[in-house]
Amino acid sequence: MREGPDLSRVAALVGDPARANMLSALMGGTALTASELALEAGVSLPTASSHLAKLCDGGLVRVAAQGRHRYFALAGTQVALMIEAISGVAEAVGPQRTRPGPRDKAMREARVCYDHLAGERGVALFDHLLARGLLVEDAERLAPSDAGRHWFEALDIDVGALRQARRPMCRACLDWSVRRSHLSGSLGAAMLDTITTRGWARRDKNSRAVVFTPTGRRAFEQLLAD
Amino acid sequence: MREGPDLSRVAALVGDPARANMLSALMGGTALTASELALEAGVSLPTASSHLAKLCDGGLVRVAAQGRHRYFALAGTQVALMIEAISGVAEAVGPQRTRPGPRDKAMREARVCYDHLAGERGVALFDHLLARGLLVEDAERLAPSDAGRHWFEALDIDVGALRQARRPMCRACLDWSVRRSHLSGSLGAAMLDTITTRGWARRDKNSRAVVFTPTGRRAFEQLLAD
DNA sequence: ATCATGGTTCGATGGTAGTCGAAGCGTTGT
DNA sequence: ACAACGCTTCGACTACCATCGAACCATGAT
Repeated sequence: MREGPDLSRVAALVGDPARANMLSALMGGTALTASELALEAGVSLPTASSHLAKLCDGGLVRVAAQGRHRYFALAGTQVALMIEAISGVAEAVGPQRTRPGPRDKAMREARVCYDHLAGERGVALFDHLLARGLLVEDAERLAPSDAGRHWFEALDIDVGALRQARRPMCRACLDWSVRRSHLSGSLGAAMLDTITTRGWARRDKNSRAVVFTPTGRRAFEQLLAD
Repeated sequence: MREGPDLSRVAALVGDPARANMLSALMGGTALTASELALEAGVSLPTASSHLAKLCDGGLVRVAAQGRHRYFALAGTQVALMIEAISGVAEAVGPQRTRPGPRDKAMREARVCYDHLAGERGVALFDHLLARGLLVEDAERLAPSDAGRHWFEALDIDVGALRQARRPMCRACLDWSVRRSHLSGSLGAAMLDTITTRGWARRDKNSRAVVFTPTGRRAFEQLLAD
């Protein structure tokens, strides 16, 4: 009989297969409509609607009405972080997971985590930033150093502008496949944006995987090489 | 219809109030018997037994038989990390949480997270270690520097011995109350051990709270002051 | 041997939540 | 205005699962 935040209430929301599938789909970062999510979860539209209402009510998902469409998205990075953490144990204890299919391999290599890059490449990036002192943890929080600011600006990422936003700029997000941290926050989002707009990689249509082009891969490795 | 680890299966395990209470109790780090957990969860013994069987089966909890007792404990730090992450969103979205009672305040200040120190003090410790360069993140992982090794050894913590163990020594664990990282892993466990055996603080009987004695508090702050 | 204690299994019960078809409601386009 | 579309609400059905009392199994003590 202990108090503290009500774990079971939010865990139960994730505990239904249909809802879990929806949340997984939303981990892609793009907002989706109810019909898309129904398809993704493999349930009928009414069922999906009911689930989405619960997710909204529970605070895990936010909705934005646009015309006759309603776009659903994760409520925030903290929710994404929780999903990753749950994925971590699911991965660890999963008795199944027999053959790690090809798409699974791609997911391990690079994937979208809500709005930033995760997987081996995401971790490699984060490691590099820390190792080179481009990102430093001062007493208060993780932030780019002066050198880091230049590094990002060389990629056309305006650190100053990001700093203004109320959204946290840097955050460490634990990776379920590699079990190490990668860069989250608005800076992480900007990095992913850079990677895709420069054509270094493209999003897989049917999964969270991020597949690098050969040249994009080289460019990215070059970035971490010096 | 996406694959990936089966979120809902493990989330559903946490999604039942009785099981969630048990897991919360086990976050204290000490192994508990089935009867104790039944009491903690507010259910009858048969019910608790059934739940525990499911938790074991699901890989969230491990059991050790000792005579006619059976001691249950969390399966590992990764599970603890997940519980903290879920607590985080529960805390954030929780519409209730009206008055943060006195015990709640103590929990925010310092508490046990599985086997190490969490809460404001845990975060303060972690910040200090990073800020002073006692803990550094090299390319591979977080580890104490030479200076850090001396710092720990001054507290009678044998870093070398911990390094031998197969259990990861350093790990950053996200704090649900402060939303920043604190020290986990065997080194974190050793720190908590030091704090309690030196009489700086004692465990609250009925919660995860860690209450510092006046002198212990001073000693701890001294440790982070230089 | 006999009894007490800690724990699991069984069976029956009840509640709750997921599911879908059909109908209802806005919004958009023609 | 009317039709098409996206989505929600309603109602009914079903299935699962948490719950507990009672019986059952161990282990340890007398």
